[in-house]
Amino acid sequence: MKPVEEADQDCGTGTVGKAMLLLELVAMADRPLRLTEILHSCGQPRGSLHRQLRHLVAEGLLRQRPDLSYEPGLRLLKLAHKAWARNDLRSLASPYLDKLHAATGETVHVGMLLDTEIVYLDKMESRQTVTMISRIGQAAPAYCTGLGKAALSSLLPERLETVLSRIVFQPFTPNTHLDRSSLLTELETIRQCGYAFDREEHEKEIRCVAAPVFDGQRNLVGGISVTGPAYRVSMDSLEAWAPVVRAAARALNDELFTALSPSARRLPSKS
Amino acid sequence: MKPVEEADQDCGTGTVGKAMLLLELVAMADRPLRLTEILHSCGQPRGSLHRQLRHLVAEGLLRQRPDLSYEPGLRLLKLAHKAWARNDLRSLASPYLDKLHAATGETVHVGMLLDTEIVYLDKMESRQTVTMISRIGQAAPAYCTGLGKAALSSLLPERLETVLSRIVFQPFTPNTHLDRSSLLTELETIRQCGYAFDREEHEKEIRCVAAPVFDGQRNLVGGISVTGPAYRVSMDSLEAWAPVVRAAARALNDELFTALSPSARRLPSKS
DNA sequence: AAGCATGTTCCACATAATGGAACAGATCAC
DNA sequence: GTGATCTGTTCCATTATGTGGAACATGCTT
Repeated sequence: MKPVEEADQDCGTGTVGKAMLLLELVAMADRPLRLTEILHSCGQPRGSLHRQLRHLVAEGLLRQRPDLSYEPGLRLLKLAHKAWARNDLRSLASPYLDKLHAATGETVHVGMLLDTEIVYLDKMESRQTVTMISRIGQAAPAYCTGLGKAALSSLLPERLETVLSRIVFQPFTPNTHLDRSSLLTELETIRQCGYAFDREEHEKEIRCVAAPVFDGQRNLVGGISVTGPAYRVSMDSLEAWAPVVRAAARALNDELFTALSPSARRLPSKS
Repeated sequence: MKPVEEADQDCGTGTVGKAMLLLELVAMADRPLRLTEILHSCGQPRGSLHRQLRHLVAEGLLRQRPDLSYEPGLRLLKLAHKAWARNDLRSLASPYLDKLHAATGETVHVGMLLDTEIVYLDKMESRQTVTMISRIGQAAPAYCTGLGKAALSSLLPERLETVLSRIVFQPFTPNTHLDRSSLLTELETIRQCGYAFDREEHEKEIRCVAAPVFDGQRNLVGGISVTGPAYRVSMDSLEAWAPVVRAAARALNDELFTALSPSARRLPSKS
């Protein structure tokens, strides 16, 4: 038996692949889209597109507004609730987030790698900000966030390669990595010290220190992080917190490992 | 090791319909499922089922654990975040939830009807309970919850009929409606007074008063509610709050109506 | 009224899903 | 060890499903 092989990246796995491509296109827009707008964005024939949209609406994955425009549907929320509630990393990370939050007073996150992005699973606000749940489920590029780089640093070479090949580098700030080699160099550093910084690489005035939670041979890759505004959090503070974050991540890692192992079969050497 | 629950063979809209049926089966279980378990629950041939699961995993809708069992995937969270963040009812309801919460001191919800269920969009806890976001995205049967009955009461006859035909009545508590006529009678009452009670019909010791937010000819149907434990919230309290909840729902309703009405507004298509 | 842009329906055709059977790996009984 | 059995995986001829161009319908603009 082969170990659970990572999904190959060919977008459009048959019919559901095409449907998901379309769903993502509509959901990730920042406003409802009309059929014709989508038409221009995906270059499909009108007839096909129309039918696909109808299917997605019928399934509750999209909602069609009275003006015929499309937006993401409620069924996603229902399903995601379970994905969230049942997530092992999230539930086991909770007490560690508490500790980190108590120790630093800043916002703490736990997230997981999805393709080339980091998806936030949970957070604890520095103060009780209004934003509440706002960040849960939010996705950010992995190559320019603390959590993302921490996660990337712990990927096995083969999988890292496929992820790297799909990254499109964009200059979010002056500090953003803009090419593969620059990123790889930092990943090596992160691998050695066990934590990653975000030096205002994704958003100006936002800094972060993160540590990976990984699983050796297993595929689960994510991390926990402490984030704060630059005016309040110096790089020195981050460096001071780094060992704490790393220790928390390692403890969480061990816990996850044992939590997963009873149900898991022995992992034989790769056949 | 059998009871994973049988998926009813609703209208599976082509290939994506079948895929969603399967996704729902796996996601709504309370634990990761192995291929063979799913096999018993959906009665498909092994080959077909295996391929479908592979597709869902490849798309990130399911995740396969090291022990080969399946659980809901991260991509659902990413997509649902947008469904949540962009939801009009939720964002417009927020200030009304504040008011209701201030006025009653109890937990307040806003939710929308999805098929025969109510999906919770947002909540404000009575006190700062640990549960945080726990209820967002959660689905509960419409026929035995305050929000659900309020929403049902405002459905147009035709749509109500199709929803009613799909309800399967279950005795969650001694007070749960157990047949269609009993439910219809109450819906008529709700329609007349403009608010709905949940008299411990879904969970023992939990009471609720809710009012519908609907849109006349539009399809959006949901509501807002105040919920509390029976030991603290008497039916008299609920009756006292009912007009307040109804007033808030109506104000919200008007706001939504005007927010959606510039439906004639033309979205400039990029040439 | 004519022109144009949009959404919808239709149907011969191409593609993707189907499902039975064979294969493979692991576990268990003996 | 050997065989029985349970699980997950792969294969391929058959069939169901999706495809996409074109025609149709509708509403707004000129």
